[in-house]
Amino acid sequence: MVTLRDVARQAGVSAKTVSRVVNDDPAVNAETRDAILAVIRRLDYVPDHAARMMRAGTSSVVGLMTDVVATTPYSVDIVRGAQDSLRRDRRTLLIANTEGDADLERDVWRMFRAHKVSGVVYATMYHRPLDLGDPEFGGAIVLANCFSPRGRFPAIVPDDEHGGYTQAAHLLALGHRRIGIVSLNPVLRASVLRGAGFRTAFAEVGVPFDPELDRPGFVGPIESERIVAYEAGRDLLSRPDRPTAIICGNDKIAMQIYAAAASLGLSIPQDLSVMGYDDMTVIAETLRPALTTVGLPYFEIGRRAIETLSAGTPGAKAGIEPPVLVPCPLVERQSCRAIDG
Amino acid sequence: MVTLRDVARQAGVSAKTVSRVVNDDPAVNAETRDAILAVIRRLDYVPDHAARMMRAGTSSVVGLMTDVVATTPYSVDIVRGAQDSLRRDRRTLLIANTEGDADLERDVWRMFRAHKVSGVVYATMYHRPLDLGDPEFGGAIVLANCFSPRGRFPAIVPDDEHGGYTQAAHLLALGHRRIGIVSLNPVLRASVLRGAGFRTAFAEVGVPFDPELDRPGFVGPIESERIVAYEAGRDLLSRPDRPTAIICGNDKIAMQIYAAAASLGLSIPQDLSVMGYDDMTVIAETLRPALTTVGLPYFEIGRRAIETLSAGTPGAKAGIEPPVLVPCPLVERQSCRAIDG
DNA sequence: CTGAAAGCGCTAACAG
DNA sequence: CTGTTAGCGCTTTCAG
Repeated sequence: MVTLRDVARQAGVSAKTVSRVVNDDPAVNAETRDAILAVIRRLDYVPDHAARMMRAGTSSVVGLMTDVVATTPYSVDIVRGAQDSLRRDRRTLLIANTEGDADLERDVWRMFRAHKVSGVVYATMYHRPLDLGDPEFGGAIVLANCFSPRGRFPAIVPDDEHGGYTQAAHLLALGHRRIGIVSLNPVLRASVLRGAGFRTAFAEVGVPFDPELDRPGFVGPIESERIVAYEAGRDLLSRPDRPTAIICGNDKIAMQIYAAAASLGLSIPQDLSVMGYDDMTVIAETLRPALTTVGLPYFEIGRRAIETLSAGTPGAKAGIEPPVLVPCPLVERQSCRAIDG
Repeated sequence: MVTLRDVARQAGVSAKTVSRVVNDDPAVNAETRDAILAVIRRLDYVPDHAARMMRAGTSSVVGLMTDVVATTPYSVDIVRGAQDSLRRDRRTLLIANTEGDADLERDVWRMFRAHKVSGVVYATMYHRPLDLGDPEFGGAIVLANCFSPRGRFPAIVPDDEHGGYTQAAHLLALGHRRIGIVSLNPVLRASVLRGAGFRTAFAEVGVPFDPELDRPGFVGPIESERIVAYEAGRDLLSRPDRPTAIICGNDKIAMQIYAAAASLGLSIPQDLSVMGYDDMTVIAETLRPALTTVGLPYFEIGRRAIETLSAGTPGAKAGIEPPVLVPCPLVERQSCRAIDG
């Protein structure tokens, strides 16, 4: 293994000077620097992270803890976003998955401590409140896709309320006035937030919100919820005054609405406009016509989490701090059309 | 920060003895051990990873390099599988995403070296050949979901050929004899492998393989391929001698076959059985009826990759080593039915 | 601008 | 079974 001293010897300088070059310390003569850089390249010297970390007392590694990943596959984009942001200053990600297990989680905190990670991002796969308790951890902590009840930690979450507003406003702008809703499981935070968004959009145009047209697409406890969007869709679409558009709580619901419409001989977007949520591309781009939907900005959430960490005040904050809301962008495809006056 | 010496002082022993306890060295008196353990717990001592690593010359961290993750969201299960296996001996995962960029990849190897990771898993998001070149890396390397041309590195890949066989054999066993195929992009390795599997299954039952019934579901270069499964499906299903079952190259194709069938007034599984591939649950469980499919064993691939690493011979192997094939399990849902005589 | 010495927290090697 | 000594590769003083 090539060490700092090897480089120093070859370059005919002291170890400290090489150290200065490696750390971009400006107080080094340009020629000396170039010579040393040449030796470093020639020997393919890579600074030992362990030794560095030992002296520095902190490492260039950031910890990422996730709960359960499998159910909402695209949420891993949080990880990609975090990496993207980290890469710029050559930091790296140590990741651990707790699968929701509290014992495991305690171990992970300990492990992060052992590695002296400079900060930790805790990412959940659903947008939800999270009580972290009091992790024995000195560095900064940022929550991604979740938030602590009393705002003890900085948090980055999707702006579900505005996302709901976006869904409704787009349809309203296209001239739709009878709009059905097949929503997420009502126990989800996203569900109530988006509901508020719908109402705002409806109110702005003076369209009354008709509870008759608002159905849950999922029922049951969240871990074992059942999708009933197909039935809800058929129900809505069988009414004499059937809606001309349906807002869906996610793209899976939209998928079943497509099936419900097909079963009734209705075609999209001619007879019915459909608006999804999540922008799960495997669904949205495969559906025919391709689904217009609102994206969940996971990548951006990951990126912002790291930035917040870097900017960050260490430890828990005393004051209440509202979560940072990241907008959910409209992704237009072919499932919504304007209706004539 | 609590150090080994703090514990030693409190327990009234030498640092080395504490070190022994921490490392499960049996050569310590039981009472001494218990006393030390108590102090460790009381002080919440966590061994410093950096210092350990420095002495040991290697760390308990394993590197995971991935190419592009976004397109096939479930492939992240490789990561979960790896973590699951690592957790048992309290090792951890340092992950880096190269986005297919060669410069970035070189940096990542360097970074892994700096961290003295004990081994590296290189995971790709499609099953494909991979030429690693000659990474400057001393530890063991295992390929997951990819394989090196001349078998230079141990590799763990899905058994696509057997998966294809499984798809066909299941339908054949249900009595189907006219079976359509809407396959993956023909340039994909998985595509040719599965084709071989179909043929074997057909041959076993004495059913001739009809090329007329075999259509690609995707066309164009792989980075910008277009899905044409809907058209292929309508085509197949409009024939006077239409197939009673269709084997799909993946669940997205199956999704479009459902739509094609619906557009022709055909219902699944009464008029048509459909068999998917991938077991993307967001699709397979949302389709009505739920899709019978063959799963891609990503989790298992990740797990096996770590195990191979742990068992592993370091560095590149001289001899040719065929990839380990992980079976793709049949996941039965409601889209296939037995046909009468 | 450059160098020498000291030491981070831990463990291998070698006593006792 | 337990302790002492030395040193891993680097960076932080503090002097030149």
